[in-house]
Amino acid sequence: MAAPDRRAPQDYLGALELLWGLRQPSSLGPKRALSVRQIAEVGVAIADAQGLAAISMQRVAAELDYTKMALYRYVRSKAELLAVMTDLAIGDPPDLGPPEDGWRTRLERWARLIRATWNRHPWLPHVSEWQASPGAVRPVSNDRIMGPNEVAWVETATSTLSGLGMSPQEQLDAVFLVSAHLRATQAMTTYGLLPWTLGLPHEEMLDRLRGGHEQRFPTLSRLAASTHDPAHSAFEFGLARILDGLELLIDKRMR
Amino acid sequence: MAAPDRRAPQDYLGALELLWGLRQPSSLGPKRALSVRQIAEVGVAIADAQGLAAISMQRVAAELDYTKMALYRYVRSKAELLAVMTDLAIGDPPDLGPPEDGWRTRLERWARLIRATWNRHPWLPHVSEWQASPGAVRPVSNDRIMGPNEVAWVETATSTLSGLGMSPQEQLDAVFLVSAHLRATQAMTTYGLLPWTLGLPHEEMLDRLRGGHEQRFPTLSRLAASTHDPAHSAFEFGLARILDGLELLIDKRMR
DNA sequence: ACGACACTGTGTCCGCTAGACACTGTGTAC
DNA sequence: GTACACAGTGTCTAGCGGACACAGTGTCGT
Repeated sequence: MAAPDRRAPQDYLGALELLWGLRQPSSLGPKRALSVRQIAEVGVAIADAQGLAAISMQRVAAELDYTKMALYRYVRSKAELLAVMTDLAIGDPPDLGPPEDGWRTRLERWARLIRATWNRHPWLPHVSEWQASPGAVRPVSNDRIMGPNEVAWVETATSTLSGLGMSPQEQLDAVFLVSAHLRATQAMTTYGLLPWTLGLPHEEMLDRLRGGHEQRFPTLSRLAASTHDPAHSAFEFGLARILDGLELLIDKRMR
Repeated sequence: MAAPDRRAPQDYLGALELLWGLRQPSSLGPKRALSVRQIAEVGVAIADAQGLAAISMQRVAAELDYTKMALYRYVRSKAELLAVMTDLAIGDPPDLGPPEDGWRTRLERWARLIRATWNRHPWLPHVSEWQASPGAVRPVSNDRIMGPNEVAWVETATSTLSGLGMSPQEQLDAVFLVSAHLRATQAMTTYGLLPWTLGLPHEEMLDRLRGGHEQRFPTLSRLAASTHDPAHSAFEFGLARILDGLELLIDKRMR
């Protein structure tokens, strides 16, 4: 079990062990100067300040005045470090208020609380994306391995939907639906950019393109002139539609 | 204009020029042996076969029997290459059938056609994610710069929603909503993994975790036993709810 | 015709990344 | 008190994106 060469068949098993506290530290040898927790905290601080791209083993180690390779005594790979950072940053699941408030209110609260958390740690929704790219054809995991905190958040969300005639599978699908929307609109909020424009930051470029493309893309061209806040709009619009759709289903099931 | 040191203020302007055909190739000097198109085609082939992680300037150049640096005569950065690859792989926008078929049918067709395209090029939805990570605090662009083909797809989608009492902004928000759901469920389809499990591929690990966590995560634990196809379920469930939500809005507006 | 010059593709280099491995020193268990 | 498991370090590799200098090539203006 603790045989060093008994490597996990997939990388993510390591992250699993770590996240769920299944890695037993030995009592032999010199005392450990650091802890996984401490390393992860530093990582979170760096990512908060400088973004996910600033996270490298070197950088994190330097912040702790240790060498890069020292971190590998605590964490088997960068992916593991990110997993722990993620669960740490997510933190404890929220209180959504009493069930009497109704599922819609509570689920919407959940959504806005996630949004708030992601505003504090804008890199959070991008962690899973990172994992997908450096890996091979099949990434380490599709979505990352979830730690206890993240699972607790999801559990909290699904609990708002129990007793409404939805199957557990449907409950999870619903939470996934909301969460995907949150993730998609988060980047817009963080960076304040249009999700889809003609891709035109420069007036000059805009004119040159618009000239030939107004008939080709009538709706989008008309839209380019609008002055709405796209991030706020997309988030609120989508959330309202999703909740409406869920309400329709629940009404049908409860009827 | 062509002064070499007049660098674009943001990197993405380069991609813009390239995608929209605003880069004028000079008539002087030796003939170009390659073309951006040709390079992008090779890139697409590699990404299709080996995933996005297999795309490196070195790899693409090797496939063409040229040196890595030669590609930089055609493309200013890897980000530009990916942008061109993306637009190439997306291809021409689809035919959604006559307007008489109704907005819901046509929009749903659009969604399934995107899904089909992404099944052919599973790396497509991950391109924007790639861009986010190696960049600085603020990525090259939130969503990537869109090429003509991608813009055309979006235009096609928004066109299904015109004349239904929705503002252009709302039309775009709606399309964004559908698209975000597609993107989120795509990875599940491609890799066939649960989006959210307890993160347990191994029975052994599952048991060890489940032991202590059944009361803590009742809904999810119950779910771990279910045998549904999570990818199909999440996609269909979410799409139905979104379209229901949109229908509700449209009904209200048209009443 | 011819030289100036803009351009293409190449080779070399840099700084960075994740991680493997061998090593020294340290602390505990027998 | 000694054997051994472990902690942290230094060195190394393979790979990445990309800057830059260079040699060869083709097209202009004269």
